[in-house]
Amino acid sequence: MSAFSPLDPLLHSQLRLAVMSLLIGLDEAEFTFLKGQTQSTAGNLSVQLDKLEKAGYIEVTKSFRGKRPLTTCKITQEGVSAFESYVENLKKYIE
Amino acid sequence: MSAFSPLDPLLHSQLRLAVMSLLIGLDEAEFTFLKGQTQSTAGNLSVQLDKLEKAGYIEVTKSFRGKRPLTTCKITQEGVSAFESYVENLKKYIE
DNA sequence: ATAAATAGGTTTATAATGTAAACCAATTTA
DNA sequence: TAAATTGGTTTACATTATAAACCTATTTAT
Repeated sequence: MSAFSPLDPLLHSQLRLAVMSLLIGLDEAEFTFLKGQTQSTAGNLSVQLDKLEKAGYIEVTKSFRGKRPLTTCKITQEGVSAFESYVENLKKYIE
Repeated sequence: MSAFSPLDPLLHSQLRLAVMSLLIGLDEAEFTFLKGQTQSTAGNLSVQLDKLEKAGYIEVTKSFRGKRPLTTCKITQEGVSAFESYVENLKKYIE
């Protein structure tokens, strides 16, 4: 009954989990905002966003604001589901 | 307020977390029991128990039952505290 | 006009981690 | 006495996380 379900390795990562946690509340967020909130380096964030995008958990849109590059992230429905499952599974470990 | 506190990397690992989760309820458990409950391989479990022991989160006692080796694990007070902090921190990510 | 600093990232190199496979010593069973 | 099982440990490998280095363009200072 209280077996330990496997934890999605893509979400069981501090930075990726923090990003997903933010996105699930905000729906959309900019790279620099995520960087600030998670206290991560740009390099690390860039890598982890790539992984989330390749997994289909987020969509990353590149555009410009004025003349500056602007990277915007949005969680997908698949991402929402994955996050919810992860949280459900995780609870068995910490209750 | 809802900043993301760092997650103790020793606990933010599926297998080690499962082990700690079991030990916090059971107080003491045998290697083979942990192996069965966590569905892990003996090699992986052995390595992860070492890490928890070196961190001071568990105590590992080696003895014999009859003629067979018997490895028993017990959570330490430090381990209990670490687990509780981890859970508190983690909640900020998943609420 | 040009140099230096800043913004907004990406790429790459390295270290740490997780895991399975191989191994070992002893015991039990065929 | 050979084969299988128990109860693990060690080692090798692949994956991951992270920081450092880098890149392109813009803005600011000289």
